[in-house]
Amino acid sequence: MPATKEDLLPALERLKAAFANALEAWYLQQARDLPWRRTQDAYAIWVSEIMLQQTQVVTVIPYYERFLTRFPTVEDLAKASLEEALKLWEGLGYYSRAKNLHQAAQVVVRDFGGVVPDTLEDILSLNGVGRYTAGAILSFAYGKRIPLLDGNVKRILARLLNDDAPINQPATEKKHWAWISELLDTSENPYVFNQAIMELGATLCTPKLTKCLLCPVHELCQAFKAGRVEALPVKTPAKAVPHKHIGVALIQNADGLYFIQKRPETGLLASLWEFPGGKQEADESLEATVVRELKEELNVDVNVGRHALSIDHVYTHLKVTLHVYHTEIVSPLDALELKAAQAFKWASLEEMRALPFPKANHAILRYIEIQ
DNA sequence: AATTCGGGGCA
DNA sequence: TGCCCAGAATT
Repeated sequence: MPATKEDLLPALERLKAAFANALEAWYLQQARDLPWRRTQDAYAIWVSEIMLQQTQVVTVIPYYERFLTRFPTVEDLAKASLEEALKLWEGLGYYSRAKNLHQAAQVVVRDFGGVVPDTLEDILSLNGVGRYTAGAILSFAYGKRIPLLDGNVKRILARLLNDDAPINQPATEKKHWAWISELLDTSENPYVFNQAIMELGATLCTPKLTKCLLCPVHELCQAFKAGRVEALPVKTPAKAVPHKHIGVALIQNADGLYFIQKRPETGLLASLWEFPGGKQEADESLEATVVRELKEELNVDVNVGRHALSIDHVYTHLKVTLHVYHTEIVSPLDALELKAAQAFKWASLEEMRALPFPKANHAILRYIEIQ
């Protein structure tokens, strides 16, 4: 039987005396050696926490190392161009993180004397820093006793208390903040507690194939006792993801350079470079899509030639197939007008390699390379 | 409260 | 394939 609202908190009261000690003792023996656990530099920890948002540890590590090698201090990042920061972020996704981090670094240099702030109010004022990230920086860099709620902790709480409340709903999240705060209160070392509970979620209390028999707190776990570990946490079902087809123009000028444009500052893949094109409409051929989109977005007339390649790609809320066609501009170039981009450029393959492109575009660059 | 932001790891 | 990941910002 799932816990009801009435006996949930009493269960927490019974657990909490033993939870932190068992968890922390386990962590001190089992902790992974992660780069951001070797530093107390608040800037480095900040960078790591931004990169780790919705991104697994193994994915982040090489990006973290490269980023801090190029930008060892917040001043180095603040001085750099957004484009260079984006190039180092290329492939990591959620590019507004890089934009917010870059902008916030300039704020830290200008308004905070180059020191990452150590108060909740100041650090929450930085772009891209929400309640979790603010707490993580204050806890890991400054040793403050602040609870952390991330995907790992939500999953652990749902199981620990055998709670069926959907973890992806704000009301549940609010409840979880209260619970994790109570648990943290019993810890003698908040830094270790916060590292340990996320370590547990990442290594043992995983979404599938949980390793309960290795878990330091499985005897306290209400879902383990009830045999419901694999059934938790509950999430409300996601809606279906639409599949769009994109017509893309590969345009080469007389000098052999390719037409690329820089996407808008907001929205999907913000400020990354791409080849021009757009979404296919109902009852429209892909060739007609390319003609229409380039007229709408660039005010040019084109002839669409042979198909070059097609690329399938999956985003969180979108599946796309890029259909790339060799294309020729047949109207005067001085009439070209940017309506859906920040900038455009005629670029060689070498130049394009130095610019940040979305992952789905990498296959187009490889195609050009082997032509 | 719901949606929009990428891309990879892993079964 | 589908789910999840050291979430934040917008609507």
